[in-house]
Amino acid sequence: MPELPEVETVMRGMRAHLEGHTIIRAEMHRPDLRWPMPAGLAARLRGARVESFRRRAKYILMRLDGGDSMLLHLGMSGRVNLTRLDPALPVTVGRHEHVVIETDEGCRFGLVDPRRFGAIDLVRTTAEDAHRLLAGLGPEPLDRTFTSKVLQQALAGRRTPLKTALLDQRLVAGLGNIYVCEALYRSRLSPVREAGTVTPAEAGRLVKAIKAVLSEAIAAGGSSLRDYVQPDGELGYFQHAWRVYGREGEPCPDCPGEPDCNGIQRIVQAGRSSFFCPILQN
DNA sequence: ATGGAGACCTGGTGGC
DNA sequence: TGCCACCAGGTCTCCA
Repeated sequence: MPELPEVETVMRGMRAHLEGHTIIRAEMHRPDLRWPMPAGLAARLRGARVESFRRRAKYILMRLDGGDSMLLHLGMSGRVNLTRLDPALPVTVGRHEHVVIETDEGCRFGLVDPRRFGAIDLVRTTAEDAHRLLAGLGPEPLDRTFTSKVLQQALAGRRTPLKTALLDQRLVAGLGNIYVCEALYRSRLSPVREAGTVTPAEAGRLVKAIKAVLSEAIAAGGSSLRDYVQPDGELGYFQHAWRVYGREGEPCPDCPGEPDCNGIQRIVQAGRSSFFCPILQN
């Protein structure tokens, strides 16, 4: 479900309501998600104070006192349910709510993940980036260090389609299918372009488009965050106006009146749908 | 080393 | 209403 902006939004929501608080209850309703839950997870969480949060690519790191971090990935269908406990109401565990945490201040966190492609692990806070899931990740796209030069070097020599390359988390970390489609459209680059042929000028456009698309989506998620903590307040994908994603057959928004434009096309690359305008994107 | 296909899971949608 | 095929925001593992 979530790409970088959604994960950032979820992380901020968790930070706003869990940071500085002590976990008084922790329950696992399954022994595993994608992999088995780490041994002793519930016991480690119970009584722990939540010190801080961090996002790396699509991973959330919740730092606990005592030096451990809980690593969380939402997979394809992961959502977070943050609610305020009401003593007058019975607490029910939702379908697919695999992990539940409660704080001393009556905030209830539920991790919902029907497909269970998500993951949870424990890692020493001082060694977060050495975790096997984080160790190989490329640069953060919103980081100042992610420049056109960095991107072009990452793409250099790659014969794979540009779309596929941008989904490779080792080249740039956090992009998913939706925002890659959107960034390619904005930068007028074709998803079928051989990655290694991208010029410096094109890499510059692409970096700019990636940062813009992600920043706007985070801003939109941020605005949807206000007052989300209420019964059944779910954190996941927010409403967002995508220009090409999921719009096969619709008119290209930037080709009005162009006689050769047949609208947004959908193709499959590496098993994933790509949406683009063949007239505009080269 | 690189790139592609299959695998892991459940749920929603649309066609017949 | 029921059944079935197909689709979905990710990424790991295996194979050529």
